[in-house]
Amino acid sequence: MAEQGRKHELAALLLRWYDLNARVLPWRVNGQDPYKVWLSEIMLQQTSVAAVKDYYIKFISRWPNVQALAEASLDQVLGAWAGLGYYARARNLHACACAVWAQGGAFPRHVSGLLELPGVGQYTAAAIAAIANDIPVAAVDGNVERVVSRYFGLTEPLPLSKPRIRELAQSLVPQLRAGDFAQAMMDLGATVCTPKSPACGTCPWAEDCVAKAKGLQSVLPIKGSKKSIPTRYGHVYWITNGNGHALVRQRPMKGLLAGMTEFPSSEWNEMKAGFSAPFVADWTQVSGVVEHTFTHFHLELTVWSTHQPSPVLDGHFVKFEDLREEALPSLMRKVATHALKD
DNA sequence: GATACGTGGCG
DNA sequence: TCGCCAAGTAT
Repeated sequence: MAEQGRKHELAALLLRWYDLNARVLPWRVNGQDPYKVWLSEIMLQQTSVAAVKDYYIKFISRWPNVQALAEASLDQVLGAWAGLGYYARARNLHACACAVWAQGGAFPRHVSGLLELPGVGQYTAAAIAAIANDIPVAAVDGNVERVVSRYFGLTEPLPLSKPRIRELAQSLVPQLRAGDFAQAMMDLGATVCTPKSPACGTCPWAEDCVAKAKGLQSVLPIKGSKKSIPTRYGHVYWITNGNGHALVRQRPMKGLLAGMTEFPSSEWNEMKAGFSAPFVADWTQVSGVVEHTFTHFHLELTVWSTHQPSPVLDGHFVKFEDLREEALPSLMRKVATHALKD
């Protein structure tokens, strides 16, 4: 039917564009090892290509296959992941490597099997199946949502439009080169059909794009307005032993920054609270504050410094120079930098 | 469906 | 400066 022919032509146009314009990325060089596809896809969840590149190279160099990663400790993986954010990914990454290795070391080939793995949801399962195994499934991420919304001129807001987007995206997937098609859709969204001021002049689909015809290319997809986020306040304790060591401890295994290393702190509340010492000592306030923004709240931390010869608060001392190897999230690196600058 | 969950970069 | 956002998942 004519409709099928048009979709077939769209896929061909996009693949032709991809052959000329594919981005050169570390996880695209030589082949499509499922381990590398999986690792890159987990890292890329809600994270920019620029932020991922160095982490990906570091991980592949240190753990070149699923066995190596499975045999690493969770602490090592969290330490290597530190700074990349969404740390549940790192915990699930390690759990997933262990599961795959326990099952013989091969990743499932199909979406259904991949979906059983920790940290692998609908998008990631489809992406791995398509890219690693050329299975003709649509991997619908934010890029694809944008491209499809615009090409078909979908004016229903996200996330209501997701089911329709999935249908349409799947209808475009070619039987051949499904992996290239998945990556081509994402490259198109990332480099041409961008969120703001898309480069329709270079788009292989511009001729039939409904959004472009209606002048809606910078408007679609429609998304709900963002809620404002609150600010929380707290005090963080920079405890040194007078010998170039600072006291750290591990955060609980659940919740924000789970399992990561931290400098002890008070509770973080929306109501500013005065400083109350966690133990009797000679405390000095470090001038200025540490500010950090999480997904759902801003944080403002006041840093208090003291000397203490032996470990307290369930923590242990780490040499200043060795803090870099700790699984310190970005917030806590800011705290260390702030405290050491004074 | 709504919410928790990080971070750095960009217009 | 600051809102927006980048290859989502788990609950």
